[in-house]
Amino acid sequence: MQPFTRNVINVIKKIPTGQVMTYGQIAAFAGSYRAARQVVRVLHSLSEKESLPWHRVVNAKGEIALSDDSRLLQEILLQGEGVEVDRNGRINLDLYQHHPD
DNA sequence: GCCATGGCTAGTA
DNA sequence: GCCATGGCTAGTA
Repeated sequence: MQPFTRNVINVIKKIPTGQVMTYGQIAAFAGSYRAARQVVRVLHSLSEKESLPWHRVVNAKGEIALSDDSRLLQEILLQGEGVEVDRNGRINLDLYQHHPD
């Protein structure tokens, strides 16, 4: 496993319950601020294996980026942690975005 | 090495 | 347009 991938995993794992982070934000904390799409890849390939809180990752606008069933599941999981999701699948980042040190 | 992948995103029009 | 990975393929040795 490559260092960047490892970093991405670590950052995602540290997102607290009830908060979210952005793809690009995670990439930045992992050491490569433009590598948002790599974060997508990690989420795809390692969410299950690494038990990642994948549902706490949203796009830069605070929207759920998934579709259909997955989207609904993500919404339910977030709401279950007390995160408000409006009917457009949007989260208020001012309230719920996690900012690591 | 090359190339597809992928749930993106800053910044222009 | 950006870019790190994994998988696959030429093309050396």
